[in-house]
Amino acid sequence: MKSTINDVAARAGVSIKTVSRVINNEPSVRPATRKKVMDAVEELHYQPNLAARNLAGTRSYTIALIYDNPNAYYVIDMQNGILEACKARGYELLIHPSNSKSDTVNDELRALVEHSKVAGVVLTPPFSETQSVIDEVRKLGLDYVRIVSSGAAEGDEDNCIQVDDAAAAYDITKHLIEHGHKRIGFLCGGEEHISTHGRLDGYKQALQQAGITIDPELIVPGEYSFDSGVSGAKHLLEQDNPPTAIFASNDEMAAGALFAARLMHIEIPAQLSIVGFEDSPFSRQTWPKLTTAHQPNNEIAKCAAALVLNKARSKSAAETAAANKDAGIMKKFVPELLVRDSTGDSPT
Amino acid sequence: MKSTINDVAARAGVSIKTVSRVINNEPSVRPATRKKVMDAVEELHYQPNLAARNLAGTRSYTIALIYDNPNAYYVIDMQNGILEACKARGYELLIHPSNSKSDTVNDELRALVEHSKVAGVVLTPPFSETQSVIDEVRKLGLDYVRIVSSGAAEGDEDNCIQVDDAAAAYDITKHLIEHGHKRIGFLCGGEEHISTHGRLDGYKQALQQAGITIDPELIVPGEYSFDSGVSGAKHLLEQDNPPTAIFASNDEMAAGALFAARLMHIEIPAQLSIVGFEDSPFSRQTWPKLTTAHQPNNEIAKCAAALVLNKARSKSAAETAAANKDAGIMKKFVPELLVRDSTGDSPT
DNA sequence: TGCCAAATTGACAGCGTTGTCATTCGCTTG
DNA sequence: CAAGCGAATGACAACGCTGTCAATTTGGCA
Repeated sequence: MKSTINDVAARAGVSIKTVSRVINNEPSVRPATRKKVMDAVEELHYQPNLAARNLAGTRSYTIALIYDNPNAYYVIDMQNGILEACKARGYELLIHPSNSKSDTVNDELRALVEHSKVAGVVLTPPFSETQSVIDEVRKLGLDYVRIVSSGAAEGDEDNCIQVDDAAAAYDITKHLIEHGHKRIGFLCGGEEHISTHGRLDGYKQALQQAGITIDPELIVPGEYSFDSGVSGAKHLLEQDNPPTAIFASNDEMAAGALFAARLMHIEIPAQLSIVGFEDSPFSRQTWPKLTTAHQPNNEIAKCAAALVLNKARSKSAAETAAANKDAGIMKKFVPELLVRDSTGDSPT
Repeated sequence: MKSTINDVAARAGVSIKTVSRVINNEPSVRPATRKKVMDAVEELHYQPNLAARNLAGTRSYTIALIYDNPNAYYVIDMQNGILEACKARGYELLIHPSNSKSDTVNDELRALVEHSKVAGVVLTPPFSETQSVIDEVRKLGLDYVRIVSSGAAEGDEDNCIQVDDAAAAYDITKHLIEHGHKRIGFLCGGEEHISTHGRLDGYKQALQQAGITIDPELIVPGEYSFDSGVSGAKHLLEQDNPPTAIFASNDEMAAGALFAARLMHIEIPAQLSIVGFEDSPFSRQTWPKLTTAHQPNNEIAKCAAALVLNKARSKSAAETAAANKDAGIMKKFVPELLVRDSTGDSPT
């Protein structure tokens, strides 16, 4: 039923090693021979067996995605993007949700290498921004790509896909300012996420540039969750001099803010503007639909995966660089402002 | 660095075959020997190499999850549940999103077997309810579990985890009836999903039992999406004699209904009650929070995975049955009514 | 004590690939 | 036309494990 490399070799009238050379795109195979083999592969619907490859070869054909993110949409987008890249090159993806609080990732990483012989990993926040994890990955000799907020790329740009949160947050804030808002509240995401700092920076920068004094009262700590959005917004709106707009660090928090406003009988966007960040599907399913910044997670993931795969299959850094150039892999993304219905002119 | 079965054998002073026996829990190993080996395993942190196992053995150590569901929360819940079961037994999970419209699943299934030597699959709707897919899986000799709406289990109960949509829908409808609602609209999910039929049946049954005539005008076709919920609800609410409650086939549709109501300045739940189904996280993030039926997807997935794994590792059906009994695997789930804020007394 | 069946253990051959290294081929060159 | 050299090809071991079957040990019983 299922054909092996032997079948192909027999059919093509060559040795199995030559077949191996062809399917791995190695040099030193005469074009005529290559064609013979490829024909045989075609006819037999031959597909190399992954287990055998992993076992025999020095390199492996599986990569892992490491994440700890309550946002299902984010995770799914990542998975699908990576899966696309993997499929195109015959790789397999192991998904690995982990717990960033529990400090077991490093052990899990090691197990992943020894047990499943993973070749590379895609790291998402917060792991991608945790030094001990990065160190471990390097120690294990894994190829890796970190999806990070721009600030966290430091001297490791080659291994990073950056999301420029500050630039996007700047745009968002500017959008609010242009609508006459002067008192703009900011709902922070979790401290441990670099992204929330980047977003805050962009917010501050836009205010400063517009000559608006930054009021610390308007910046409230929190985490990337609906509930945090509810309480943070309440906190802001109960102040003596409440803001006319709220910048929530992600869509979930923005949904929370919307909820709080609703509770307090505040009309959106007539009395209060609210913006989110990320363009989660549900930012389109709230009332009113959320103004937000579109973060192309699927695209980001695809690039990240392409990057690891290029590394995994190349021997030298130069070779990797060349492959990357060819593939047109983007390494920096700026989420784009998406104006919907939750923002409008300042009431004052 | 990484230890192999040889290292363990050397350390324990036995042959590798004996080590193999121990780690596979095979009989015919003297307790003393077993202990020696287990100690060595412990000391060396030995973990069998998956690629080698897959290559050498007749059975494999990976299963796949096949799905095509736009609901990220559903998918993530499934993945996590299965992953848990897999981890506990040293299995690996391959996720396989596919396209139910394109008819390529069967080929993909075959590739999964030949290429990655998958031992079993967990099928979710709509694949779990598509005969051609089930046939292919059987033909390939795969162990499988289908997660299905009760109606679709027919003579294949042993391979099914059932969700009793009808029973849950009955409960939901009854809840509405008890609040005095007599005209209850029903927003159907996609025709191709058995679940939507089950839910509709439960709805009808509850009405009949309460002596309420079923009005076909109140049953509107649609699909499991937000937009469908919006348009379906609009359609209902624009009728001359609009319903006082709407039963949406899932939470997303319910959110859409909420949105439509908002558009038409209808107060929820004062003027209109709305219920969803599934208890997606976002059913808690709408205003008002949705009354729905809690579907324990994570639990369902765990049971499904446990079921395939038991099959995969057992030789005989009897053995499988025994293993299942031990594990206390539940095979039928009834989503439970969860009353929140979107339902109330009928205004009339 | 001796014998035998059953229980326990081990030797060895794969599984389907890749890596290493030796061999052969096809040309160029003198 | 033969030598010589790099390119193309192949033989074979190895990867870490399981399956098969043979060898050894154990314990019960006469």
